[in-house]
Amino acid sequence: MDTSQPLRDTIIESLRSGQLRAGDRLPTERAFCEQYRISRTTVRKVLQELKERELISQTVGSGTYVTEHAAQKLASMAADASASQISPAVLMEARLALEPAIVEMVIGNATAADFEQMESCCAKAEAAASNEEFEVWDGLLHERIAQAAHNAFVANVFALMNQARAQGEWGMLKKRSLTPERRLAYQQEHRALVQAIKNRDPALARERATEHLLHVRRNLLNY
Amino acid sequence: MDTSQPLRDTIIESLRSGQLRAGDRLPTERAFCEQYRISRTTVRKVLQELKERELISQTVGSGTYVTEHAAQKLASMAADASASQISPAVLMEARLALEPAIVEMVIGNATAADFEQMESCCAKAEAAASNEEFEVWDGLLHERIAQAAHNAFVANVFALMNQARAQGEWGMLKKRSLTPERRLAYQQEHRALVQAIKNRDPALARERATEHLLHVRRNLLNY
DNA sequence: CTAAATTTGTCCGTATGTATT
DNA sequence: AAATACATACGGACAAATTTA
Repeated sequence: MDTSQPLRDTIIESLRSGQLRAGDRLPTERAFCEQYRISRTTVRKVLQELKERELISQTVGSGTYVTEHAAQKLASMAADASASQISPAVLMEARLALEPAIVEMVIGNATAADFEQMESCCAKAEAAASNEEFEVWDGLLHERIAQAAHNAFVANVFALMNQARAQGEWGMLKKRSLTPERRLAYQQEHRALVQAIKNRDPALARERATEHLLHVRRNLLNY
Repeated sequence: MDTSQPLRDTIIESLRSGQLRAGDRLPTERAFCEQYRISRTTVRKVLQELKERELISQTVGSGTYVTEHAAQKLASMAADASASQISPAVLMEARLALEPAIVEMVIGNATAADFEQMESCCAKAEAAASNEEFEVWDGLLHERIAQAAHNAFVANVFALMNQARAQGEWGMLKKRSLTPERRLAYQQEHRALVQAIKNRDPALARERATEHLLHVRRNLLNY
């Protein structure tokens, strides 16, 4: 059995209920040992975990304290837990809102090298022998476009999208919805989008990105 | 002194030089104890670290093994170390691109309860006695707006923004740039933005969000 | 200002449980 | 079935930093 669980649970619960607030000092490690009848090794294991989660901090000679942003961290924990499960419908709604904005940003920041990579992705997607291979280059094209924004934050947002896409029903949905006709249409839409970006035409690029995503959503979710 | 350092260094160096390759089995914990004249607790502490970094894996009854992607993980360590820092300029550029899009999405999804919370944030920000307090409600208002999109992915994006904002020069920059006149202007811009969202006027809401962010950026970065 | 007490940081040796070989 | 090897836990000791008397 895990003898560390009671201590861990009690501390977390105290933080959640507000019995322990930012700046408060926790009992000493040895006090926890006696109170919970566990070894100091076990106590320190628990405190180590909480310290890594930035819920507490420890100072030699002084004691163990609740960090200033403990409540916030704890709140964002719950959010993160439910975060990785994002439905295709929710993700597509967000992509429809955000990607056209990213495309407009790309127009301001993209270089010739970026365009080359985009067109290379288009070409390789068109030459793909299988649907699996096509999807690889499809995904890579969208990634190249996002990277062409040359903005670290946008790159993080795109990584989030990939994460949501990788873990879930998305793969199955996409596989089932990709017919030869649709693939051909996607290829044309990709080319048209890249061309609009290359021409530095914000309005047209936005429109083509939106239309492509609407098309993908319609095929994926039937609306 | 840290008696765990020699063992840690030796293993890392062996991984880096290729003496230890993917799938290779490491000596047993007790063998390390004897070889380095350290306790098993210390050995386990080192192996625990490497396990968390996904460089090795351990199996009960079998042994300790080098993971398949150990070399790759080790290589990307150095890169990641300098990666996660996003400058205020980069963050503001991304916010300018993404937040107006989010605002437009909010118009389609926000409820009466959302509007109440937004206006409550505005009121509390206006009533704030100190700049610190004002910033709390300022941040909370932007959070409420993002939450009103009622989209889990957008919520994640906003959490990313908070993370980038919390860790860095942002706090100092903001504190230094917030004068009484500017604070008053922000309050009016907030009210105007919320009103536009409430009126479900996409174009106006976008414009006001953009103007507010441009204003913040100008004050923050002087351009 | 000094010295003692307190508290975390690190390390050690041992014992028992559990899964694999 | 026995040996091997990791998983978990305990209690003790000393060092280092801080607080207190």
